[in-house]
Amino acid sequence: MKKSSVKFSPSDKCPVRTVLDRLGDKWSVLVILLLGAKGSVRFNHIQKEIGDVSQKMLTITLKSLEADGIVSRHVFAEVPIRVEYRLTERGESLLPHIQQLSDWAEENMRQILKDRKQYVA
Amino acid sequence: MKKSSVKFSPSDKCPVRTVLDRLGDKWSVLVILLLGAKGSVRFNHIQKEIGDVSQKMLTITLKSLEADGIVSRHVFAEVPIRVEYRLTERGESLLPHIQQLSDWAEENMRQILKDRKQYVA
DNA sequence: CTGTATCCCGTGAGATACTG
DNA sequence: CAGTATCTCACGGGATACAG
Repeated sequence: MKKSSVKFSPSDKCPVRTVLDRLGDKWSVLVILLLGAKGSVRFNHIQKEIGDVSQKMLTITLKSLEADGIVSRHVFAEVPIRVEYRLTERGESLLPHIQQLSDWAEENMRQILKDRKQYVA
Repeated sequence: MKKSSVKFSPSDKCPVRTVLDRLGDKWSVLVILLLGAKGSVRFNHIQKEIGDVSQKMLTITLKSLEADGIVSRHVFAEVPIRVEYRLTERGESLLPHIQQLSDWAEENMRQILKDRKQYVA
């Protein structure tokens, strides 16, 4: 079993970057966690739950995640229209890793914030 | 064992965001992976390995990570001066999660890029 | 309800030059 | 070698208004 290594060559498309650049935006991770927790959720509900994401950014975020095959979009031709989003299989396979990161964050946040304050450049 | 849940309340400092906002920048993750793989590395070497990070951004990245207690900085009063960086315990505890994400990325990148291309808005 | 279309601004980040 | 200091610019992302 080879050590999990990373290609750091300049223009070479480092896989970590390709994916993390997307996850690194302001909302993707939150959306994934939310869908992971709630299953199938409609647009409006996602926005309410996250609380401070604009319509524009939520649309963009969902489209990116959809383009990457991480969430799927389901339209119900009701009136008023209903659109629900859920994780794809790929999204589900990503979820646990995000969750672990989230858990780590939760455990360490308090101390990190403390350290951050005490740190003097 | 309670379900790993996330606080999505608006102004509430969501831990995921607090941490991921930092990790979400362009270079932090790569630095962590590099230090995780190589142990103690000097400034210049990090820059060479990553390949396309500017001095300015590498400095900022390292300082942020240091402020968060994820990497530590060691100065050797030689001439020319030598400065080495390594993961702290906290950094080490974060590393496996980043690595898993990285591995996931490596496994799924090819297909994601393909999907991304075929996706039509 | 679920988006799109603009306008606009702050900041992330590169290039370059300089210092201890 | 390991940074700092500016300058500059593009773009992420918010506010608002409009559309299907």
